Amino acid sequence: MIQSSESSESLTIADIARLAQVSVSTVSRILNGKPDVAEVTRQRVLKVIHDTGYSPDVSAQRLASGATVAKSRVITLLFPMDHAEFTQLELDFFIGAAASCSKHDTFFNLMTEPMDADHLLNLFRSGQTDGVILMQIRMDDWRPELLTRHDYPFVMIGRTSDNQHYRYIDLDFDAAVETAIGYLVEQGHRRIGFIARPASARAQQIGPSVRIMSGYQRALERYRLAPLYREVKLTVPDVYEATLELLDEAPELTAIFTVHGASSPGAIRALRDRDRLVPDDCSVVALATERIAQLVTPALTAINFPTDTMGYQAATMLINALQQPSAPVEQILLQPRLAVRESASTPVGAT
Amino acid sequence: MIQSSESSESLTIADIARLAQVSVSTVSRILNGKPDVAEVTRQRVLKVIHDTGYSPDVSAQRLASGATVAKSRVITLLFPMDHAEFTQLELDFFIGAAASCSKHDTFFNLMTEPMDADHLLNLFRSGQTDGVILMQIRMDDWRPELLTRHDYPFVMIGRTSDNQHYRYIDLDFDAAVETAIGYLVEQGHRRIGFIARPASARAQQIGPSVRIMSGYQRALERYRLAPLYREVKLTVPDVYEATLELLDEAPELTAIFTVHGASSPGAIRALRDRDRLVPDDCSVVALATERIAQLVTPALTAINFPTDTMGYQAATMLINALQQPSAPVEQILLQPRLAVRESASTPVGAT
DNA sequence: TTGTGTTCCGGTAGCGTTACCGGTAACGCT
DNA sequence: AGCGTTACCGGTAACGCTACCGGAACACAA
Repeated sequence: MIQSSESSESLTIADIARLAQVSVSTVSRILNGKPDVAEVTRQRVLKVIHDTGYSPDVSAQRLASGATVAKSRVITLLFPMDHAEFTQLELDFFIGAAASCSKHDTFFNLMTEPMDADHLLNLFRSGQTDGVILMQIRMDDWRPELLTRHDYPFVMIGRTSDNQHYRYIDLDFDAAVETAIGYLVEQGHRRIGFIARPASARAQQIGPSVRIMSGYQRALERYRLAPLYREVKLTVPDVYEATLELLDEAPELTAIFTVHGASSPGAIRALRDRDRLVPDDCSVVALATERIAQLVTPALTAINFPTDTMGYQAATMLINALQQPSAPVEQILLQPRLAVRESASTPVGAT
Repeated sequence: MIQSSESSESLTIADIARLAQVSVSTVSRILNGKPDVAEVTRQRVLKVIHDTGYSPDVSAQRLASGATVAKSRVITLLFPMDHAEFTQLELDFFIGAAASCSKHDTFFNLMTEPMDADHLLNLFRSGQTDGVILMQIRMDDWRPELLTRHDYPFVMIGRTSDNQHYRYIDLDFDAAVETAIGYLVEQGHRRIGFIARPASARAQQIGPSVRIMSGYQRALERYRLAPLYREVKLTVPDVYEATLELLDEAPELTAIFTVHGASSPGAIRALRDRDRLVPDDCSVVALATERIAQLVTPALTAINFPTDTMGYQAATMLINALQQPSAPVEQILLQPRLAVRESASTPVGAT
């Protein structure tokens, strides 16, 4: 690129046309990869474009092309940060989604403000975004229905209770809980403490919160275990307290399953303060990203929560849907996968 | 808002004008908060806007208003993810920046693809962004100069070696290292292992890598310590290895300072495998975000790396700069602050 | 009366692009 | 020669909005 470093003033398609001795139409055709243009002309124009460092104005493009066929797309990830205590977990979703967008030549937008229906619709109506990724999905979430009615593209990370027609990617939380507890039972544990997400979240019908508890119910029945759990805010101090409570309620417990890796140090510290070493005197299994699982000492035996992959796939699904709106609705429900690390073992005195 | 739920077809300013019995100009004036419009008219039009759920097309706005005075701004955070091993650290920058944008009614964009000069300029030329936040700044970074020459607004998280005229926010890494080592010396440690960022990063003149080593040099001189360090990739296994090497080289060491909280479990595990408990037999001090410091067991005594705040402030600086381009150039160099937690103590046998 | 503001509002020319229509030249075929 | 057909290209009306100009209506003073 020849730096005509003073020419900072913005070029238009007309300038290029003039310099290349062709019409604007021709330049536009070339820009959009239309046929109907001689190879020699194309080359000449492309050279001018390259030499001048011209780059078409996206606003004008979007306006002229009816904002639907635009070349450069933008998708928005909606992550309401209202209920404060969010964690690294979410962050990895962002990274994954951003990576997919970069790869697919799409702008990636992140909005953290909670949104009402008007705001959400305005996002589309004003042409600010071509599609959204919804997070924090509730069982009875109103957003998918609204967006569908207006024919605005979206995908969910999570799913509603009735999700026949929506694109989504989600982890099978019911199964995850069953798998984790099943693993502990298999190791010989019979008295297992369970630390779940706050009851308030469940009351609000947040998908994972609801499904985690239903999975727990199923696990209890299947393995004929007595319930022993706490629903708490997933912070280190809260989990610490909850663990102490569980130990008081059932001093004989030999294992703990917590649904949140990043607050599991709370459990581990509580156990340590009660003179129980992990994993020798008490096993700990979590639901956690690999990153977090590695970070905790001892490294967590955990159901893998592949957040970055999920973010990547969600964005990819959305981008595909934008390109071929008629494409079939993809739905991905990830099955849980347990990674054995250091924090769990067979209970003392087991066969 | 009255849901005329079928009217999904996009409204224009002309529709509003017609419905409100005024001219397009008047609607535009109201939309942009210009004076020169009677209160009663304003109310009437606003009611129509509200009832119909109209929302102006940003593309058209940007196009018409010369893309400079646009109402809704968009800023882009450039974080090249090329050199793979990035960590939670960066993520918190994103969150902070996104939060600031949400608060300031600005679109927050995240791009993870590395960029050459052309791409960077096109971002502005095509009207896709109004300003950028640069990360991964090198001592001799070419980007600030380029953007300045073209008069495109930006701020850096980090700083170059010569940064007189650029907006930036950065942590004083030299001072951070001196502070950490000073603290350990104060506690009575004399033989201190140091784990720094990879030599390759320093060779590439990445700011923090360079400054961290210069800070280390200064600390050695000031406290008359013998050098004892490793420059390694900041992953748990690499840090583990590095720690073992340090222990081999200087079995008498009583403390380790590592510049990266998220890989510090590597050090802690290496010490444990050599039968040294933290902090009793060996102290560990790190440079880490609060979040990470809390996550590691034992909780890390660490120089605080306030990444989310830095991201927030960077975005805020940029937004301000967009609003008042003439405003003085802000430069923020954060001084290190040590937070004492559990991972460091006085060495055995100290006075 | 005329002049001088003020306050409010409408008309319209762009902004940079694309979509569409139509035109010209060259070529091939009957 | 005459008539399609194809390959290429130019002209221009949108797209939805803002900026600017100018005009109507009214008030008030000289």
